[in-house]
Parts: sequence; structure tokens; C-alpha cells
Amino acid sequence: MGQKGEETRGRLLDATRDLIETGGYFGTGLNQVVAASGAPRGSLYFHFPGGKDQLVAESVRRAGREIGEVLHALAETAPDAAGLVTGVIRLLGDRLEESGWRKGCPVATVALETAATSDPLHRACSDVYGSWEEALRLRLAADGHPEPDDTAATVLALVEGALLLARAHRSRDPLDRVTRRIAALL
Amino acid sequence: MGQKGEETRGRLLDATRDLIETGGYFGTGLNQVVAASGAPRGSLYFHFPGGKDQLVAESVRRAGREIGEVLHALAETAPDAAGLVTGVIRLLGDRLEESGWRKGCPVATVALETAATSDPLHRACSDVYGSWEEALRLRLAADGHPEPDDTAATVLALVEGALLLARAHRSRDPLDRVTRRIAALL
DNA sequence: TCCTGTTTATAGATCGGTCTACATATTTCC
DNA sequence: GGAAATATGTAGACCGATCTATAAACAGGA
Repeated sequence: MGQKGEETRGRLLDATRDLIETGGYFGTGLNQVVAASGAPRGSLYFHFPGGKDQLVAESVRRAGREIGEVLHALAETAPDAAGLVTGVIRLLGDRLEESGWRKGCPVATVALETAATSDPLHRACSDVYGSWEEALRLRLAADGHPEPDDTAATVLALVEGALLLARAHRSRDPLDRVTRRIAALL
Repeated sequence: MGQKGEETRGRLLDATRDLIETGGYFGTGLNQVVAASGAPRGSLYFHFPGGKDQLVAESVRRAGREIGEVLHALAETAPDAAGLVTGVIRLLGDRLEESGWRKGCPVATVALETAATSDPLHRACSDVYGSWEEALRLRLAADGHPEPDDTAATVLALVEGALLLARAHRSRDPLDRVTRRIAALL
């Protein structure tokens, strides 16, 4: 495989991740991916023989892993569950605003577009959300929360919904409002 | 304008609405719209000279109005805010499951895809979400809720997030979990 | 020379959008 | 009242651009 090969592969995944976050699965063309990554067209199909689906699925999983790591790090350092959640929202809000309302949740758009059509992509998105929810659940359970399962799902839904609304309105307002009311759930 | 013309126009909007709900803006081709509606290609550009953007924007607003009417009807009949929210979730959940996880929120996918790129589409999505939030806020205020503004935004985010997760997992589970925890916010 | 790992070039389909021709109402004018 | 003129839609072929995917050519080391 070689070092150069791995690097090209990584550049393709990073470029894909950036582009799908803004435009989703159908809104991102492989021409854009090739142009943004600097890799030649054929390399894409060498590294991802499964084509666009494989490329996007791996990008989704990679993005999910990255955010998952941030989540775990915050879960270690935050004083309580409320601090964890508000910390995540602030971090994601900063990223969203700095990117000009382009970068919200890297999974959401693809998840909605492919929910009913593509099995491998649907599975990738489902797995990522599952892992995030599990991270939340663990911290809630460790804190002795009475309903860790339902609350983890609810908090994840709340954060995803707030990110969606923030992008739709191009404003941090929904994130701020949700932050102010989150304590009622925890 | 004529009766026939209005009917063709409506068929185009309905077909578009169905298709974008499943595949989003970029995932829906005008060929599909033309095929599904039965209208010829020329009629599309006669009724929607603004092209795809105008067609989709009007479809989003129409879908938003329809759900808004359901929301207002439920706000009149539900005994309290909790009943209103759980009623909405049950209704949307039924629709989602019956459609094979295709029909969640008719606005969400387009909102995410076009948040940073298309102004008219972004505005249409933003307006629809704003109208739904306002309907919630009015009912919360009428019930004497202490924080109607923040809570309306939070509840809307929660429902949208739960619909997103339900589609991602192809399961009602997130909707059920959120329903069980919603009382803590109201 | 041959194989492995890349890269270029291109194929074939589909995209959104425009064009002209045609059918059907509706209005105008004698 | 009835024909001519105008407005309102319908219909589908067609355009260049772009899409994903493949096939053929290329480089460098054993």
C-alpha cells in the first residue's frame, strides 16, 4: 500500500467529509472530491473500489469517530452531564458559525438523504449515532441518572435538532435556547 | 389562469413534495418530478419559471403550511402542551413508519442541503420552522408556561432531532424515548 | 520484462434548462 | 352571432454541462 497511498486515501476521505457536511450525499460530486483533494480521478476508484457509496460511508464513520473522541474527552473532564452537553453544544456551535453555517453535523444530511434507499450508508449513519448515544448513556449512568437510556436518546435528539434549526436559521439562537432549557432533562 | 392549469401546478408541487421528502433537493431530479406528476416538461417551466429552486421552495412552503394546520388543530384540541407534543410525535411517527422510513420532516433534508448555498430555499425552510415554533410558543404561553420562547424552540428541536434519529435507525425507538422524557420540559 | 501502484482519458447516462410546435380557451371586433 | 386574434397551457425534442464509473496508458522497482 505504501505511505503515499495511505496519504492519498486520507486526503480523499477528508475532502469528502468536508463536502458532504455542506451539501450531503447527492449534493457532492466526485469531481468536487477529486478537485478538493488534489488526487487524480483513478486513484479514487483504486482506493475505494466500491465507488461513491464506500467513499461516503467511510467518511461518515471517520467523522463519527472524530466527534466521538471529542465526546469521550469531554465526558472525562466535564463536572457533570449538563456540563458535558453544554460543552458539546458550544463546541459544535463555534464550528458551525466559523464555517459560515456550513458545518453542522457531518452525519445528519447523509442520514436523511439515504435513510430509505442505501443500506450501507444507512448502516454507517445508524452506527455513528448509536456510538454517540452510548457515550452519553455511559456518562449519565455513571452520574447515577435515573433514566440514562431514554435521556441519552433525548439529549442526542435535542442536540441534532438544535444543529438542524441553527443551520436552517443561520443563527446560534436555537443552540442558545436549547442550552438554557437542557438542565430540565438532566 | 384556468382550472386545468391550477391542477397541473398542484400535481407538480405534490410530486415534488413527496420526492424531496425522501431524497432531498439534490437527490430529486426534475425528470422524476415530471414522471411522477404526469405533467410534461414544458409545463414545469411554464408554471415555475424560476426553475427547480422555485418549485422546491414552493413545495417546502406548501408542506410547511399543511403540517402547520395539523399543528394548530392539535393545539386547539389537546388538553395541555404535553398532549399536543405527544400527539404530533405520534402522528409523525405513524406517517414515517407507514412510508417505510421515507417521510419524516419534509423540510429538514432541504434545509440541511441548502443552508449555506441557496438564499431563497434557506429562507423558505427558515420561515416554515419559524411558523411551527410560533404555534408551539402560543400554546405554551396560553398555558402560562414560564419560559414559552426557549421551550418552544427546545421542543421543536427535540421533535426534529427525534425524527432524524428515527429515520437514521429506521425505528420508532427514538420517538418513543423522547416521548417518555418530554414531560420534564413542560 | 513483468508486476504493482497510479494517472489520464473517456464512456455512457442523467442533470437542469431552453426551444419550437401544438392544442385549447378567452377576448375582440365587425 | 361568428370569425379572427390573443392568451393560456400542453407536449416533447433537444442542448451543453456534469454525473459516476471504467478502460487503457503510464511510471518505477525487482
